[in-house]
Amino acid sequence: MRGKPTLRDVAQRAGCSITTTSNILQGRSHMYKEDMVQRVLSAAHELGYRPNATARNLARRRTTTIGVVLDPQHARITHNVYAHDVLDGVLAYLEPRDYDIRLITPRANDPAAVWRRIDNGSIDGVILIAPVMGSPLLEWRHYSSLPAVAVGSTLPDEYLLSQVDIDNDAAMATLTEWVIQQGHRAIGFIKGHPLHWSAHQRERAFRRILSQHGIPIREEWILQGDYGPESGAIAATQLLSQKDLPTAVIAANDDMAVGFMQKCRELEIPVPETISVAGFDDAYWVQRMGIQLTTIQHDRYQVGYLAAQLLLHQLETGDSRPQRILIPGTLVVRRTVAPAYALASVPTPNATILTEGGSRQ
Amino acid sequence: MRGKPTLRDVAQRAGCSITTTSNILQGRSHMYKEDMVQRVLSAAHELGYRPNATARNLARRRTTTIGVVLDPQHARITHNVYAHDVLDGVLAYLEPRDYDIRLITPRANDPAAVWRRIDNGSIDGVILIAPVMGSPLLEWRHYSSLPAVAVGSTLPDEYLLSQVDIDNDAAMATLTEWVIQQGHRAIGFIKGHPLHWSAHQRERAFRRILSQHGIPIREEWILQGDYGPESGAIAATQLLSQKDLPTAVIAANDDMAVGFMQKCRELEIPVPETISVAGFDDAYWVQRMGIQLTTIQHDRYQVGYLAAQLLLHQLETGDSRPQRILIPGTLVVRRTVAPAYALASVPTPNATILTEGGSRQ
DNA sequence: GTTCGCTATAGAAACGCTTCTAAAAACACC
DNA sequence: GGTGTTTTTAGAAGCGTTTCTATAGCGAAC
Repeated sequence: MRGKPTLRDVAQRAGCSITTTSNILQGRSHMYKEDMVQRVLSAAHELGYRPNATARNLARRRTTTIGVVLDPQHARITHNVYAHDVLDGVLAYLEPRDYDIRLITPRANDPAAVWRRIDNGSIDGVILIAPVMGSPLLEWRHYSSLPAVAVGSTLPDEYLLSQVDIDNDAAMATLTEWVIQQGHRAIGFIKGHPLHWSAHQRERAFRRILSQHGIPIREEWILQGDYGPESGAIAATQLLSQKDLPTAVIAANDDMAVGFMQKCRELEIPVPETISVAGFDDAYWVQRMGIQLTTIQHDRYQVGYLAAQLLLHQLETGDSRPQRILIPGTLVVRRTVAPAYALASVPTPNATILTEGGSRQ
Repeated sequence: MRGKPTLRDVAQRAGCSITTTSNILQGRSHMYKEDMVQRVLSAAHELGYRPNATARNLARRRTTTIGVVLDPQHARITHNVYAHDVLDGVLAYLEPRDYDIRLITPRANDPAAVWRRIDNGSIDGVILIAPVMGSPLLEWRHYSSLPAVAVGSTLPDEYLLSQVDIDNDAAMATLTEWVIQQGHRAIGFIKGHPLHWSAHQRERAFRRILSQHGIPIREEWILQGDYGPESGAIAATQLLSQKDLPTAVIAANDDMAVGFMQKCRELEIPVPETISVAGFDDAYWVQRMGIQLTTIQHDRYQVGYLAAQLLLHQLETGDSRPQRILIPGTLVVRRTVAPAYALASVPTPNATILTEGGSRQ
């Protein structure tokens, strides 16, 4: 016996067969005499035996390993706060169940490599982190029969992928409703990244609620962003240079909302006195920065946790029919959205004056 | 051929032996006739053959997988900004080299499980993220012969572990030197988490430089922190209630420096006018918050990158003698440290008045 | 035309485990 | 003390690769 001890070494030392050793070491000791069990156990302990995972996986035809795949778009994991939270939830569920996690970050320039690295028998299932439109990962079902759960993107049914995500539509509807309830009827919107489904879902909900309330949608107040804070600032510049201004702006996420507000501060437009701002995501750093942003809070950790749970369920039952789990978001009212009752209740002229006051540049 | 195609299926279709197939598919085709090579290649392609990684690993006795192990102390990866940056660097080096990454987050309550999950033939080497004092991971050499590189902790030699870290000592020395050059001679310090080696190294450098300049060390100005922002605030309360105040405070990291400054603002003590503050780390969120903190910037990404490089080098050469790579930090001068020349050059009374002015509470 | 020395290909033994199947041992029963 | 039944234990065939070693095939050299 040179190198690491193997099952055969243990069997030899215990004076029994490999089968017996294997069985006992796997806890199937009820079928053996106490004496035998003890001999095997102590032999294994004395040799410092540790079963070889690779050999075990080969024989069992499963690996108890889950792949976590980042969309090639989000190259560096660092700047993807979303991924961290989800990953934490995934870890929290998988770790106690003795599953391992393989981190897969495909290069954008070599999509074929993705399949070579994923569907090669080294993982049992996969969690896809926020695949964006046009991502090769979406073609999953064409290339692989491995169970997969997508998180962070509520995808169209046609992709046949199980999904866990927050309910973007419902949450944005709630937020929009609330802003309207505060008396606002002139509301702008900053859209998210055009390749993210969530961006479209949030925008659609915004438009729907406005329509339901009979509020006209002013397209010049709906600006394109990309979820980055800078795009919020750019949107601010575009919006605030207009003659006629909304009394409130909803951004499709917090980063853009903060970018927007920073530009407001530069232009000395008080938030929320002149213009109310709402975000979406309840990003950790915004709170830490001391900004009292009214926003939608949602549990990304929970998303990861449930995704892992769903995946394991599919693994165990073999039932891999696509499922969709949507987690509701929560409206968090802080201070960047002020009631517009004062404005709404007084006749138009007054409101107009205030609006114009806000548009000075 | 049911299930996924194997090497045998490909061989059968190409009408040759498994050996031939394996060789050609691995690129050793120079020893075969062009005709044969083509037959194998197209057979593999037609069947959609993908080699089974588990079987390959077993036969090759290596896995081209690196484990990234988080210290049980840092439970949730989310809140460990350090780990993200390092991980990015590790990924950047490993991914193009076709290494896979296994994320290992041991539970604190079951240290034995660590070895069961790590040293079981499923990985070729390991990167240990910031092991703290008393961590079971430090006993690495007792349990495993797997190559390992520790990052984020400059450990004593006795652990026989290879390491990549920033040069805490030199960087803190530079920072302290600079604060002194600004004319400060009354300097306080907020210590980092007592279980982190970096905390001790930074403190030691601070003390050394003060001594070298013949500046007396006032123990009542050296406060315990734990690297968290709250601990910076607590230290502020403790320090600022003293009768005699330093003109500058160096915190062992940015988080504590910001916590300290927030308390200063509450107490209406202007930074840097009354008290200068310096941090360490150049944390991303601080910049984003718009705080112009003078600090030490260091490249965590680089740390991860070099750690991966070192590990692969050890894997390839078999030379696993412990090495230590220290990366220098860079002083970033922003606005929270003001020159104290004005104070230092005038006679004591004046300075005392200013100090007292700062200590009102 | 036999032998040598190539090259191209195939056979077969690992790798370390799981698990199906069969055999041996132990026991009860008539 | 056979026979049948139930426990215990062992044998052996995979799992899908890699790779060492052996064998055809074949032209060149003697």
